[in-house]
Amino acid sequence: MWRSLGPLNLPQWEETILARWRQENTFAQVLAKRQGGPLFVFYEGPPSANGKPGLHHVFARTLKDLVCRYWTMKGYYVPRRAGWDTHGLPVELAVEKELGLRKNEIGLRLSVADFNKACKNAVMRYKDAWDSLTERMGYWIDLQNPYITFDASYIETVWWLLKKLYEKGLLYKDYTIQPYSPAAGTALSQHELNLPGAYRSVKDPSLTVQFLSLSRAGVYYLAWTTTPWTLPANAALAVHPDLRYAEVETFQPYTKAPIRVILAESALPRYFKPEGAELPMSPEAIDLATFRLPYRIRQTFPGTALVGEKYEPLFRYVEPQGEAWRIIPADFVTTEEGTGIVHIAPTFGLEDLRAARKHNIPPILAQDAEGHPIPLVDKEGRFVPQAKDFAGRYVRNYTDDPAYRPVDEDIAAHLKARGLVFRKETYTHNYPHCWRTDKPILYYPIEAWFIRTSALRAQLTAANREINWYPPAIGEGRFGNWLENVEDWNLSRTRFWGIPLPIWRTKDGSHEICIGSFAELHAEIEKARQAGFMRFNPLDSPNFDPHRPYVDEIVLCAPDGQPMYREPEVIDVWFDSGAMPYAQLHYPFENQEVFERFFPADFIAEGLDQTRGWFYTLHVLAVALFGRPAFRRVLVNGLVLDKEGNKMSKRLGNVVEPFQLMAKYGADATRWYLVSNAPPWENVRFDEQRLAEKVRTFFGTLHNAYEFFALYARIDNYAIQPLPPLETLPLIDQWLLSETEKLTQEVGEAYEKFFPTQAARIIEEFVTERLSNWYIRLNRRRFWKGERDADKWAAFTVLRYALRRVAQLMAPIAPFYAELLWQNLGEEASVHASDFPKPEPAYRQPALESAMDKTRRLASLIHSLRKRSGIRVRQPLPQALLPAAYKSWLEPLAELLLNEVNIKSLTFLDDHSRAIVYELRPNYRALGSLLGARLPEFAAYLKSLSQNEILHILERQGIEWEGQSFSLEQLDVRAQALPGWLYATEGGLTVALDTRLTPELESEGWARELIHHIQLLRKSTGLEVTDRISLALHLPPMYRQALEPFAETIAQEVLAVSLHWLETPPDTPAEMLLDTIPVHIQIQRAYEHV
RNA sequence: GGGCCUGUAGCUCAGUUGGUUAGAGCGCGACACUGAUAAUGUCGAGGUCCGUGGUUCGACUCCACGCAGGCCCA
Repeated sequence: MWRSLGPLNLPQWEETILARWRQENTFAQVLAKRQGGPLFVFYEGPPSANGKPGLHHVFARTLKDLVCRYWTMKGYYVPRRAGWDTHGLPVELAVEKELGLRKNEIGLRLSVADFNKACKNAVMRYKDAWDSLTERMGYWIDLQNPYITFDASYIETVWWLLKKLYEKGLLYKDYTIQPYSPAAGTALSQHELNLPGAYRSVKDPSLTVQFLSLSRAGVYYLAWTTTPWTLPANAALAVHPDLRYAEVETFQPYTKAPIRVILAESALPRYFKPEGAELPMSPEAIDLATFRLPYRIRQTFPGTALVGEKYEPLFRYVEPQGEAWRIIPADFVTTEEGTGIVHIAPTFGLEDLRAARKHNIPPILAQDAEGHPIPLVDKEGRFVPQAKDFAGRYVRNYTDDPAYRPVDEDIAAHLKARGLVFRKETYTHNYPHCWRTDKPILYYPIEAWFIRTSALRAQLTAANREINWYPPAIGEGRFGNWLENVEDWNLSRTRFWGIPLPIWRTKDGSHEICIGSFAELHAEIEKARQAGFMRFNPLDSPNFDPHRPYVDEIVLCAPDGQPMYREPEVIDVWFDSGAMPYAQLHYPFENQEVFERFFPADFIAEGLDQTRGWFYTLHVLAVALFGRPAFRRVLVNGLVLDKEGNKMSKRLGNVVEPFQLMAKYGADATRWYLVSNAPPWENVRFDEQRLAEKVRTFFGTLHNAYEFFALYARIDNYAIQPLPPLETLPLIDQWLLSETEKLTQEVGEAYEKFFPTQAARIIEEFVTERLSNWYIRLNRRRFWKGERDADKWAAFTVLRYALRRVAQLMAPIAPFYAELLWQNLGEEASVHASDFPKPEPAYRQPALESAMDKTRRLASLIHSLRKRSGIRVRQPLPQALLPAAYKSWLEPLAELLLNEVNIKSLTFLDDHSRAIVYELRPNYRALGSLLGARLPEFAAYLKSLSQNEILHILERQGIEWEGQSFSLEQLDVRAQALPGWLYATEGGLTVALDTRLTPELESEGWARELIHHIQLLRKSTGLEVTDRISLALHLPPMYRQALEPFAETIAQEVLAVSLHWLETPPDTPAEMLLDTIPVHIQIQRAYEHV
């Protein structure tokens, strides 16, 4: 019992506790204990195990763990099941790199089956590292039975979900503009565009071209483009409705013909030098070298005036299926570059496509040999035959043709010849390139499957209001705004390692089927067998793998007898993780009742970067399919940055290795640091020094407190006792109990509102300030004094009570040390199985708390006065003087204060003693609304009052001013000073010190000084603290006389069984007491104390 | 370019519906204690509360416009 653990060594102790938890299966036991309790549903966002876990994972997992531990202690049943995210591009790219493959070689050099096999092996590569991180950091979650997104049962549920969406008309096929590499023949992901080096500075011709208005005779709209090759696909022009536009009379710079043009007013200076307005309106005034043109502004008008106007296209290679070549409004139009009129080519720009769809502008499409609509540029990057002037020309040099001539130049020349180029320049900008072929990418229409999330905006937003976000700003701001502007979700990925789209189509697109279960697929295959498309049914095999390429081999039969082939794409991995609430249970094929109870989640927690990731996909699927949110509360955590505020990355080499950290400082220290440093949603700047500091200041102090307790509990063989009745305890004990309950109350509230940072901080404050620095320090004597009386047992009992409580309160954040402390304080079971303590209101004494608080501040003030006066603490002083008003709260604690600051008595000064100067100020808070602008006047009046007047006011408990009366509550009364004494004031507290020393006081000071020296000697002689000594002293007669009355005290303090005053000084050199008094001290061990 | 977040002492952070003396810890400097001692305590120095305007009797706090950093999206 009460064994010493030695100096703080968290890593070692944690290993011991882990071993115990493992051996006793503590996690399972704790869960089992709560099984009958109310359910608290937690969803684990599945990580991907194809990379090593980092410190940011420790952060996120600490938050998850502590919330789950807290609710468990609160009596809830909180099952926690791990999961793995297994599909997706990062896995594929890693495998490609490893095998030295390119995407377009998959299926050729290596079969899709082998490639996917490699992916499946790769994805769990670091599972062991993840598992050991999880265990080592104390994250309690069921790792034995995780859900895995590549499992067939998981995929079957995803198919079921997709079919549901399909049936609701929320799943559709369309094209969208995506980055595309003609040389590689493949679309590129956003990720590939973000690869370093993808964006390169390139020079392109930039053209300002003229579109002849059909609504205003003889007027041209000026539009600017850096991709002239997209001009044949122009379908509309966009203006900003709120910008002002100007119609300008000027000359065609190249043909010199007088023309009128329209452009944004704020773009004018870019095209017209100011002096042009003064030049004569004649062609001679044109200076092409400096682009100087004479011009006159004819009229200005808002962009809205232009909307709907029509114009003559530059090229008319094909006839659009609808009303193209109109002016539409668009918010993205700016005048920072160009003319404020934007050329819209819906087939070659995503923003263009969106704007065009919004205003029913048809894309400019040709037809291929089979009559299918195609853009004017084919998949190799060449103009189609219909674009007669440029047919077959590559829009960029995709074939490394040394004789390649940029088609942009020819288009420019062509238009220039027709008098439609207003200006031609060279433009340098960053443009993305394909990382495989080094060629510029094309933004190109690609067919894809979408979820019609835009149709769900209202429901998504409404459901979001039911979610409690921590912090709320993310739910309202970042997430809310995202939902309000949500675009349709592009589900398709033209990849291999993912959940295959369960949609089969005929070649002509006339029939399609979306499969929602393996049974359904089995039945469809049976039909196909009858039609002769399939020879056997792969679903007859129990090991059917619903991945590519096996599903690709399945051909189904349309009602009209046509074969149907699977749409070749796999789905976005984010869908996988968003499907987790259903798929982890293989719902609805199994576990229907379980699902009802486990949906929605009470709590999830992930990083801020999941706003558009997991948080979003969970939400979309739940709202689309079940009409309600998938989670009730979400705690968002920020990033873990290095101490300079940079993101941790392998490239910068500033990644912190969590295993090393935990081995060096311990998981608890790491967890505590991450939680207490800043609120979870702020970014953490990780600084190892601060972590080390946290170990010292918090864990070190707490552990010292335990060791202190254990040391004396061991010596005295303390046996656990219930708390004695409150009224029998000394005030300091009552105070600690009151503070303990207050702490319990506040920590509980902090956990309750998902604010663990606050919980950690107030626990720290309690442990270091109240428990260690005040309670233990002031009560040390009670623990080591000789008598084993009730007072001593009370001290042990109260201290143990507080420590035990701290163990419980800190358990969610620092599960290891809490466990250690708990069990060393004599508890058998795990602290995590204990019930989270409820605050005991009967122990609360707010008046005592506040009195003690002020007493501590007074002690501080007195120390500072001593400091100023140069009188050391060992020298007793006669009295401290305080305002009489303090008497009521201070008197009960006077003894504590006097001991702490070594003062003999407190004197309370009556208001009329004239020892105190009062100052009156307005209570601004109370009077602000009442007096308003006259407040400063009133303040000045109060300042002008004499002490007599103030005393009078205090006596009358009020004041009259300008016909209004004010009570003392409306004033701020401050005892400002105690003139004539050494005084100090701070935070409304005032104290003065009487530093007049009497001979008796001085002697006592010497006595204490002497004790101090003897103690030093004991220590340097190597005596045990319990050894008794015989003591011999020699001092000059005058001092000896002064000290003789304290002989007993001295002997007692230094554990001397005898004190002998030497008449003559020994030969040894004298020590100097207070630098002036020569003293000889001889000590000898008398006997060993037992 | 857009949305959101952050900016307070050398560092990490508090600062409660706006209230007149802006706080803590660490670090730094000085001192004390020596029966928690590889501990502990006390004191001190240290601030243009990112900037500029505005609202108000009064702004770290509210508003506007900027600046810097971060995240996400273009």
